Amino acid sequence: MLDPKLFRGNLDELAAKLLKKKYVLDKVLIQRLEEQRKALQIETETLQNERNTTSKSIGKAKAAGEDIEPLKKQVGELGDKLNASKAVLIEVQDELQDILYSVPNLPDATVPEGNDEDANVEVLRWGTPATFDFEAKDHVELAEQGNHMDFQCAAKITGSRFSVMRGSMAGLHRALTQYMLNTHIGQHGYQEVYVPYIVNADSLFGTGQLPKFADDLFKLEGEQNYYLIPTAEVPITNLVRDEILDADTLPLKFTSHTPCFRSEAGSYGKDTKGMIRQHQFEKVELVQIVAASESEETLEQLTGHAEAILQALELPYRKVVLCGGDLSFASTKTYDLEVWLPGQNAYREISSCSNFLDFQARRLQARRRNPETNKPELVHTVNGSGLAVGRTLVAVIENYQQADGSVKVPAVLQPYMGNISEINF
RNA sequence: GGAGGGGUGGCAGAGUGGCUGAAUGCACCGGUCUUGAAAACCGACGUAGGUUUGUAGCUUACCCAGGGUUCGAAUCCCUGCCCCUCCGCCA
Repeated sequence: MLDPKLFRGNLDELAAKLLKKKYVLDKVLIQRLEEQRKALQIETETLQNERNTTSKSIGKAKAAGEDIEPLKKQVGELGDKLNASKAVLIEVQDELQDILYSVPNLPDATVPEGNDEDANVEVLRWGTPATFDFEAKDHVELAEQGNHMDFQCAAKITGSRFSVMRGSMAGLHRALTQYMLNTHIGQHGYQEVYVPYIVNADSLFGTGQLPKFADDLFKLEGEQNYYLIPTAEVPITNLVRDEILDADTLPLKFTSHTPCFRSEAGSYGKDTKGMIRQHQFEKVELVQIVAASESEETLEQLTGHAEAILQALELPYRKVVLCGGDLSFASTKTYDLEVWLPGQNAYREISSCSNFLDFQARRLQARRRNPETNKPELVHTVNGSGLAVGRTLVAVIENYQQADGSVKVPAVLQPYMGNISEINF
């Protein structure tokens, strides 16, 4: 959430910034609610104060053996007025809070204008898409050889948008995961964490998935408000919820490999074939908790950590900066990494790296103690996929395919696969 | 699943329904002392919100969470969550 003080400042300026994100702020409503809130809050707190002091005087009067009945009557009347005032105040505050929770983060000044992904701006292209002297197959065609990917079976076991992988395909998938984790731990200085795959509503609120995006989540039946994680971002970032961190512990750099579960509501008909869009997929996530002054630089670094995986796998990719209209709710700036998929003859998203500034931290009450002022201040959170494993698998087999339908194993993965150099289906 | 015990400030740990936003100790911060450090001593020391030009002042809330009793709740009652101990079961 944004700093509530912004709602009391220059609303025109705020609305203009949000418009870049295609969010229309109801300035008139907010201004009216704010005026009411201010008046009601002052009234309520004044009454509260009177009641408290009068109540205390009852105690003293009683101790002095005086008649306390008149005082009790007076407090009773005060209480009635207080309750009435408080009830209206809570209504107004709730209304303001609903707005506050649903207003997206402000886009960074460097974010390009635009409505949708077509307006995203390419900032870098790495590698050259290979040209094949045969007709390139897509990953489904390749991996269904020998049933290495089996969507029929997955549909039987569960339903659509799930996959079964067998043999060397499952092995390649696991090798990718291990390689990514080891690289981030060993080369990039992240600490591996193992986290729950089921989280409560508070955690999802903290990172911004709730209350607005409940439809994208799998909710568990039962007494508790439990959900399957849509990304490791949720449990990892919530590690610091309600914490005041010592300044010298920052930056915190976490990586974790988890499954992710997404309902994909609203994506009917999109990527229905293959492993691109699944209800369940694996991801190696990168999360950094940093001081406010660091997050801009951290986003660049963290994106570089994700890029390093693509480069080591020698997969051609491009890096785009998302335009205002394509930027997610909580993000102030996002780089998408798009890998080249010969089977689709297109670049497809494989990683999304975002700076959230204090937007998540404020919801999480995640703070650090500023060593200069000795006061708590909100941290900044930055995260990204490093990378989405399923999609990386798709990219590897499509980019490393050979004329006979076999797939070469990227050099860096070979140690993780018993040093084989090729997968024959 | 059964039976008990408990959740108080960064930590430890007091707290008869009013004078307790909370004793005390430790840690942290500032200072005195010291060549420097330690020790000792002195002082400051929770978080969030409102008001205000204000890091000044005033003010509200918060002792796991949510309800309730009461003029008044950290303290009494109810519900939930979490933790601990013992028994049972179990990967």
